Amino acid sequence: MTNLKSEFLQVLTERDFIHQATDLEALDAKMSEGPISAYIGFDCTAPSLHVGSLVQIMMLRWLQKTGHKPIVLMGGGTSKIGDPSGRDESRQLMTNEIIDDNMRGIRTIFDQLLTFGDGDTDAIMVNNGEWLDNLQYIPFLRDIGPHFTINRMMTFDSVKLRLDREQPLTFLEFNYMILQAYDFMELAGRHDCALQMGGSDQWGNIVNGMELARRKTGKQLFGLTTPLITTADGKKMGKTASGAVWLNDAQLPAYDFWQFWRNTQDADVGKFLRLFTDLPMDEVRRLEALGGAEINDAKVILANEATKLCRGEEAAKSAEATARETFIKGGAGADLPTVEVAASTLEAGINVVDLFIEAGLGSSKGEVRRLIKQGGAKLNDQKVEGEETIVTAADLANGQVKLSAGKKRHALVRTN
RNA sequence: GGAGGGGUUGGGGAGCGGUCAAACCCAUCAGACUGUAAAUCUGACGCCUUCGGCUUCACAGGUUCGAAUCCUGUCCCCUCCA
Repeated sequence: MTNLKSEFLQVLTERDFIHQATDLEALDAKMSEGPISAYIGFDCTAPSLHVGSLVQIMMLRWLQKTGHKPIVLMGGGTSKIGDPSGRDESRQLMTNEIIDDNMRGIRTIFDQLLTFGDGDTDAIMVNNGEWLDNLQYIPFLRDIGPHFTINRMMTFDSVKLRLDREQPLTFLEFNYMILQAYDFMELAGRHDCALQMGGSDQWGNIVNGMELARRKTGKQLFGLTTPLITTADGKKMGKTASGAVWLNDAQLPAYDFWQFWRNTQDADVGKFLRLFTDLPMDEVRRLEALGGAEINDAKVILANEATKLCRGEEAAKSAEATARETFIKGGAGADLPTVEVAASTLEAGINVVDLFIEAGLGSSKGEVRRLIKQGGAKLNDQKVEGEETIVTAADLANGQVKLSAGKKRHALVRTN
């Protein structure tokens, strides 16, 4: 366990990616002999993945960087079933169109982080709909069914938890793990895939796939899972005020994505640098050792690196510039959320409360009034003194009005 | 099928005829302190222009001057018995 030979496993260990693994020594031996293929499956339940999945994506990235072949498995087929893991209720069934759209959206992030192609270590993307959509029921049952006992399936967490809580588990969902197991075997056959990775909640599914393949084909396959990433105060990582932290720009602007990382708690900086950046470990150790206000430098680097990986160099620079302009200089950076208002509206004058709502800095007038009352509302960095304040064209500075709700939420208003 | 218990504002959970827009906790938001951190402290937290109004306590009716609180029906949930 301590003397790993393969670079990939060394990196993963050093960066705390590994939660559980099957027969690590054998896997290490295999991976140090030559390139292998490994896969991670992603369900197409939303048009973008979020930071929770970034851990897995980073593993594929390291896999590629250390000379192996990543397989991205899109769950075009399994998304039609719905993974029951970790939920009390069935997922809403999605239409094929939505699944296809989601798949297109999710692809973009992989293009950003992996290199696809035909070479030995080029990543490939596969859709399990290819083999699942046209399965014949009876042949499938006869072929695969005998290798699963209900007794054993009932012992898996995804099933057990649901039953223990006396929540319904449909036969449809019950089949999910079988299909995922089948996926692993298929990938082993089609692409000589030897390893499946995933989140810790996937352990049972992964093991099932290994066993199925071993019984059907005699092949030894491997599994490896990542820990559930939590923040230092014990919460699941990846939640912000506005919701999930999406990896795609369409779901979350780069500036907000950058801010998410910039606002990391001190105690999480090291962990996040390890998991979500490519920075060498020496650098990571140096940065996480920074104390006091200096750790802010590490957070900026974290934000830059993570944003660069997921959104590109330009987006990262631009987001940093906006943050610098806004927080250090107290100005208004270009990437701040911007709303356009008719010039005539400003000519006539508009109530601050209404303007804040227009700018998305409040969802009701009462909320904005409260904000003003508590001294959290600012207009061009001046505290808004009363809710009767009228904003007019005279408030335009450089053609825009800057609104702030608290210290971190800012928006620009421009005329058109 | 029979007997009980329950559905309350984002979550948990009080309230059981007026003083209830509804205790309390959590989450959230703002202010203070800091470092765009954590912890802590303070305040806010249905909607609306008001010490005023409006809409809420599963749904639909009803009794009352007045109901989240009582009655009737409907839907859903839980526990026990068969």
